[in-house]
Amino acid sequence: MAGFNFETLERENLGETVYARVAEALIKGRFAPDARLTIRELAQSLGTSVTPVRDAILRLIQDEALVQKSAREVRVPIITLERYREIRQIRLKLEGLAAREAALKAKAKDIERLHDLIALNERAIADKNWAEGLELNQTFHFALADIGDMVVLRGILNRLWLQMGPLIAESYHEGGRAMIDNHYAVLAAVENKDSDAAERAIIADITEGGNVILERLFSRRAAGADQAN
Amino acid sequence: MAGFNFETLERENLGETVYARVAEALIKGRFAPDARLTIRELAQSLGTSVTPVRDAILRLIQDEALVQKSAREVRVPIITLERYREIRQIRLKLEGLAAREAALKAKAKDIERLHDLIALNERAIADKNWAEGLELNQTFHFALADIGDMVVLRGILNRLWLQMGPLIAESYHEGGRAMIDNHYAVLAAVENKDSDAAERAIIADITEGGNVILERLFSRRAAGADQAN
DNA sequence: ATAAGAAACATGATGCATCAAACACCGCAA
DNA sequence: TTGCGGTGTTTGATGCATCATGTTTCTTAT
Repeated sequence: MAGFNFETLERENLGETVYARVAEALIKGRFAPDARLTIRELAQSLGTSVTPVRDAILRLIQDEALVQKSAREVRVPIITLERYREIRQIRLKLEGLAAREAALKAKAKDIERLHDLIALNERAIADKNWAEGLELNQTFHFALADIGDMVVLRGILNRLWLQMGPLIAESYHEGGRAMIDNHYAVLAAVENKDSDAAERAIIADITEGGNVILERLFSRRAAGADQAN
Repeated sequence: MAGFNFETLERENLGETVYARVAEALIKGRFAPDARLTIRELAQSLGTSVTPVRDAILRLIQDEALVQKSAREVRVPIITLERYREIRQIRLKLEGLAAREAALKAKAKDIERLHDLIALNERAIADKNWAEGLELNQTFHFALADIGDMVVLRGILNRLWLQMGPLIAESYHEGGRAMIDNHYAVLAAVENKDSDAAERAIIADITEGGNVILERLFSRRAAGADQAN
């Protein structure tokens, strides 16, 4: 075979590295919502000049994982209740689609991978290792898009997760078993090549897990109803 | 009311300007697929330094509206048949959702706007003004997300359109009435606040319009089956 | 066809101009 | 005297241009 088509060939840039590190920090919830980021400060803490940081910030703003409050103010966005609701609606459609495709296309090794991810996640939860659990949960959701061979969908999901990152990170441990219980149903459906069941299961997973986050957003709104503009 | 919350406050940058111009060129199909772009050349033709162009290109790569073939090679992507199929699947779900919401939330002025868009598009087609028709068609699809008040979905749609731009541009005029006929059904459904009908209509629109593009992709594949790598 | 040299390009660093927000200072009124 | 509002200055951060460097790619000659 002449040429293998790499979907995203990762180039080794400083800008790429900075992007990856900041993105990871966002997903892991290591930046508080509304925290202000300055290019110079980040550059100093990473030991580079401003240029690669500038590149990374620009890309994250494009992802809507960061927002420009004003000309010289970049902040971690505060996700509103309405925005989270919309993201959840979108996820239900997209991940439902991914789950359907995954159920149709899954090979034996794919099923094994899903199985392993659940097992690892189960262990992380038992150990109260929330950071690990958070990451495994994300990997599981992405895996469906991977198995379904949907690269565009995978990209969209990546961005959505980047936006939800800070929010999910602070709620994940409250979810308890609701964050993983439905994964078993997803796995079973994929194993049976049952598209309908797979979609139903992933929808249940997103819905139930999301309720924890919605409650948090409700209480936040109730608490700071009209103090902030 | 204290503060009005602008969703996207547009800052007046050179980088922003360059982004907008290149993005428009992509959507209008003014760059051929596989065309190579160099930062320096663009900078010269726009009369700026490389910095703003660099910023714009970086953002467009993030959108997957441009691709990095190798370290120093940025090209307009060639959309494969599989990729277009996936994008269409995604659009069916997302725009279906947008149409449902639009049907629920549309005000009188929104319906009037849709009506006007169709009328203008009808005229553009009659005049064989394909560029105008192309833009109005896009505006109509975006309008449903706007009316449905789905800002996240709107952003995703924007990016998808940016990716499909070159492809749609070269096929639009082949679509003939198929590109607009279903818009009437969408309008009627929104007017009747009938979510189900609105979703069905937009799905029909995307599907039928997409068939023209799929045919083109099929013939392209058949023609250049194994000449390119 | 291959290899070596030359041209070209992107990346990353740095410097400068600009611009906005914070802050302190000052005057004025209660 | 104290509190408040307005004004001018200062600080700090970004946008853009330019420069240096290393790599890639095109060209040309064998």
